[in-house]
Amino acid sequence: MTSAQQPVPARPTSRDVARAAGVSQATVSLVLGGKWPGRVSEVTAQRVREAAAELGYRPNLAARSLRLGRTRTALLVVPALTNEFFARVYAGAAALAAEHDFGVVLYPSPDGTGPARDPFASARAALDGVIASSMAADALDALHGADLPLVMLDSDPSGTGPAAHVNLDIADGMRQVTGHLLGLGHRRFLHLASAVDTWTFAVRAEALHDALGAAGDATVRTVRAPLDVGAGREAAEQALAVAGERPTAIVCDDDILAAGACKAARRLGLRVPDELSVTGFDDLALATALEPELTTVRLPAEQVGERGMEALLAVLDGRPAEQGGLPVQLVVRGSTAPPPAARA
Amino acid sequence: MTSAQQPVPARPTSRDVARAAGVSQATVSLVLGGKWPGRVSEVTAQRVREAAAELGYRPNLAARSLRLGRTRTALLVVPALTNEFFARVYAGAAALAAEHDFGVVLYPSPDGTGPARDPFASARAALDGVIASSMAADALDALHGADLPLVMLDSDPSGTGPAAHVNLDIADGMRQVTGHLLGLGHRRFLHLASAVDTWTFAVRAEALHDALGAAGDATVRTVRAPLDVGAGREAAEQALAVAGERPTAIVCDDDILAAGACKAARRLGLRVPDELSVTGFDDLALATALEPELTTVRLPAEQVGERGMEALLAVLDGRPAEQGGLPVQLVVRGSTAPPPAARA
DNA sequence: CTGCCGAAGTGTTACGTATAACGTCGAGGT
DNA sequence: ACCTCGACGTTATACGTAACACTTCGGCAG
Repeated sequence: MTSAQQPVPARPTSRDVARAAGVSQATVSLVLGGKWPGRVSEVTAQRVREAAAELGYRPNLAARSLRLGRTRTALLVVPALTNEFFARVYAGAAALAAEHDFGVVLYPSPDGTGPARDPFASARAALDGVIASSMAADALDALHGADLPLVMLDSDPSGTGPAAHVNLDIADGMRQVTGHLLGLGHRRFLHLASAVDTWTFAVRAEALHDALGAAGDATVRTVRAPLDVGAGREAAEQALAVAGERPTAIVCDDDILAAGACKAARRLGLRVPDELSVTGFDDLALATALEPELTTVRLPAEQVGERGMEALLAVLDGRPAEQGGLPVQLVVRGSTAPPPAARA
Repeated sequence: MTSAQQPVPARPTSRDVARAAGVSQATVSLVLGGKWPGRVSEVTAQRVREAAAELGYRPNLAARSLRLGRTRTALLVVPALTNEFFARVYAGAAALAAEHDFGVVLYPSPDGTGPARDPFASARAALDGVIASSMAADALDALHGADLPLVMLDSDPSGTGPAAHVNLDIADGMRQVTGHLLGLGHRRFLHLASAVDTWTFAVRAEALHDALGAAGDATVRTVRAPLDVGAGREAAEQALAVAGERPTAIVCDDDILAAGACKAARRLGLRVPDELSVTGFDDLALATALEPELTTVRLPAEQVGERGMEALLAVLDGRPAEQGGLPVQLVVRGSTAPPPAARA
């Protein structure tokens, strides 16, 4: 069609659109940019838009980024996507980001194994900001060098480095769990805790001990395990096998550990919940897949992601980020019941 | 230190490095680019590298992309990351990508709910290629417009559109499952199938029917359900409740459905595996969290991601992509046993 | 008639990089 | 003495976009 024949149908540029619409490239930019309303007459704007649609014009993001120095891209740092909780956080963040024409790229923070990769290499462009959850120390350092806006998820809110925090009311969740179990009559507890030592797990432990301390006559023992069904089972099995007064309830830091606890109980011939109550945390799909279904604390994972992205967008706009923790809720299912003594 | 004081410590550019090293910007590019070995004397190269390290120079990806027209970024299209299988595929792809200085950005393909977003908007830069699994039809169309190298995961290999296919030997997996169950003595089967109608599930059904047909005296009924524990339970419960000869084994398209089948069995008072055998597919973490643990087919999810990325890199380099399916393996656990009749 | 103003576009520039094209200089062959 | 050639650098340019500064022009008050 055109006189100058191109062997490859290269992607049309804003200049091509301009030529087709009979205007200058600058005008195309003004129209398609969407800012500067009223800067171009409506009839011209229409012509430009039609030409753009006709050619299938798609702005070159690299060129735009280079020009603007901003990329509309955020980095989400998570320990592992195979953990459903973080997959849901990502989903929430990505969904809200898309609404604001933002992108989210992931940095699966090193789990100790494998080389710690460069967080920036993971992103394929410069970043506008970072949303980080349970960040590994080395990633923190690397990220600290470039002073990007940082939003922390579910981490110590007293830190002043991050521009904003999005927190869950973890302590309240744990209070609901202990309240539920104490109400059923339990007094001897086992805390199956996460082996990783981050803020969110420290809060669980503290809330648990505070609540049990207030009860006066309750006792608790703690064992730690990596967030893995097998490891959780092993730790729980060892703890339950020791002589002495056996706990009547196991409070777990996580549904995955709770699944391990249930397996441990079964191997020791203890029925859940009749002889042993088990509680989880997170309300993963796993919680309702198990039999009996887990009593656990529902965390609004998608909302965490959304709020994190919201906070980042606010910071980037110079607006104050919305404060306040997200509520969590105890979901009572079949894995908890009164202890044997109370039933007798 | 420097005479020209800058209010904001803007990121140093290659020109800044050049100035510091006393060479031209082009030389910096030559040295740091790594190509053109021997193009610059070693002593000069050293000086440049030191200056770059000193200033903390980090190339501007946007500028590079603009210049090269390539981004070293691939798009991974997956139905949902909350499905552990796809999270593992991503992990594998991202790990291999990182080794080759490539990035992976995700497009969670629309699940019907919510607006179908623009796959290209999801990526924040032009893409070099696409790796897609179980692609939604609309995403396929959008992606087809831009003729990017496309690698399909676990999909019909007879399609000629994609530049490469990475497939699992799903049929063999299903043959192993049926062989195992037939060997135990089962003859009446229920196939708890996925409600979504993609190639990978069609293969499961076909292999199952072929294998059972060869056995001669075996019967199978099929029910479909979305990939969700609750939906699986419901479908299985209804199927098991109908009058007539009850199946002795349920073959599920997926571990998640198998979890649902186990729940259905329990609600109907059927013990697994004594009165009902159940098999899954995928070998998710869920498989060993359940009690009894699931007999299932282990799929090398990470390898799928790796091979997909490998194939894409090959295609981009003009090399032929490695062919051949990935082997899968039956893992026999506690959810399968001889049928009641055979034990009597 | 003059001067000023707003509306509607256009010309131009810079963002940071990679590389093609072009010096420069000294060694070595004839 | 002249040309060639390789080694080592430099200059110049283009990638596609956004936006500043400028022009053009009709209208309108003084």
